[in-house]
Amino acid sequence: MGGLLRYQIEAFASFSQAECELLDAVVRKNVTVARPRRDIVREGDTPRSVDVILDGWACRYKQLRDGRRQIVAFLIPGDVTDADVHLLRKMDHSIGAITRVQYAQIAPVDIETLVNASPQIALALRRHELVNASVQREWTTNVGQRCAIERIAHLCCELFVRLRMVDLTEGQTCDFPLTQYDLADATGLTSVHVNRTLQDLRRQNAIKLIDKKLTIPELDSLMAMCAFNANYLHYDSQTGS
Amino acid sequence: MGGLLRYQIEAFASFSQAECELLDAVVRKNVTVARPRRDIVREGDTPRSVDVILDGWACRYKQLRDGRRQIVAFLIPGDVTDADVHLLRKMDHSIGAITRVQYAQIAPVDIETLVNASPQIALALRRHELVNASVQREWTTNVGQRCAIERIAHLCCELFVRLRMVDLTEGQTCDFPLTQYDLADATGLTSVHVNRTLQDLRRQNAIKLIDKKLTIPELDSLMAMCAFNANYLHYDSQTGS
DNA sequence: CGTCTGATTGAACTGATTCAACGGATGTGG
DNA sequence: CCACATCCGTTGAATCAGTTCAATCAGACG
Repeated sequence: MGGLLRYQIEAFASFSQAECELLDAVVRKNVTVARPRRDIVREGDTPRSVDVILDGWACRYKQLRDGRRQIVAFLIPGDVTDADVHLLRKMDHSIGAITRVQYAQIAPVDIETLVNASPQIALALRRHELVNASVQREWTTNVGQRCAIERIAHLCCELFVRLRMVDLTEGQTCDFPLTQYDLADATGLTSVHVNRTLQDLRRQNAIKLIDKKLTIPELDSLMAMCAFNANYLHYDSQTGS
Repeated sequence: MGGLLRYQIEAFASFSQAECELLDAVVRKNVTVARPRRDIVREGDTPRSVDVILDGWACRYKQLRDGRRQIVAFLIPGDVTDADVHLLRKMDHSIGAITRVQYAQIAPVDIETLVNASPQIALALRRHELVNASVQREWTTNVGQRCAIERIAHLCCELFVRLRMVDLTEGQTCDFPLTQYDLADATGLTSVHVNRTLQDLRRQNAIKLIDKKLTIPELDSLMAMCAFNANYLHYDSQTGS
């Protein structure tokens, strides 16, 4: 934990001491807290800042008129909301806090400063966005092609692996503050069926999920169960230039 | 039709004569043709060029081990594959031709030249990518939340509207070279059910689909049927700076 | 012609939904 | 501190949207 945390984007380029400090300085400028289950940004809003999640979980979601909700991404510590959203006039989705969320609001101007000051930071931000796009494609595939148990297993694998990247796992365990409603909205299932599917996964000893903590006794076999292929997270584009 | 076509990205910033010519020059450098149903890029490949679709339809898709396939996006004339893919080591999905596809391969170096030479082109490319990301979120929502008839109606609306943006519609009609298998893979349904759902849409007079031509007699009512909200295509971020 | 791809149909089946109810935990206001 | 409401997880039973399997048909193509 350098300054406030290990940023997700550090995984996508190697930063010098000076770059880390620059990043920290910009992040520290304006740190905010959102209470659990509150919206951070709403669909239709004019984007004003780029947000970096420092602590807690949030999600991007889209809501249909009749109330149906699709969670299209989870944001965990270190995640950056699109570095250029302000190039579009209106948000096409909302961002909501799952837990209490501490996040930094960065003005577009400051992003520009960062990007101009450091090609490495610019590179890392671009890669982070490309990975976000890749993750979104995988999610489309997840809800489009996989059955219930595969969808949930896949989501567990993804979140565990992403949390591990930012050092937020302990052995085979990580935080997992999602309700079964959240899981339902993320996987395109009903909460009733999520409940039954989780029981199934537990019965198979594939996961433990107690008290908002997820444990995956054998990650490899959970991955095998849902044909999880980590390529889409693009680890291999790390730190090397 | 300026040079080879009206580029999709022209919708996202206004270009001077000089900028259009610059764009044309880079595009003309290396134009290739892919036969129908052939892959243009394969998952696992090292990205070597940015492609601009000049003519025909293509799709991005992901294939699972057991053969299940999810189409995650359709590419129509004017579309640009991610301008920075080369920042990642390996493609996480494939791009396949649906029809015969004419496309330009642009070397990363030439993209850099373009971007450096013209802030407007850079802006347009960034916006195009942000819109692609938005469309991907909408697709996740489409397969996650909507029923069969809504999914297909929504897809028809999206494609019609996007084609209209690049002047590829004639009145209420546009090309629609997709097979029912393609539609199935894009919507997460089986081709059998796509067939029945299309019949249903035709019976309701919501669409005509004959000979690879789609006609939407009343776009408004088709949009109403699936709660289509065009915001996610971000028209409003057009041409104005 | 035969072969192949894509569209169509029928009938049986099933994964997931819907509806409804219940219990435990947590929080809140009087 | 009790009474009440709310959120979240759980269960059962009936239902249904979409799948599966299998067969047929039309058009395109060498």
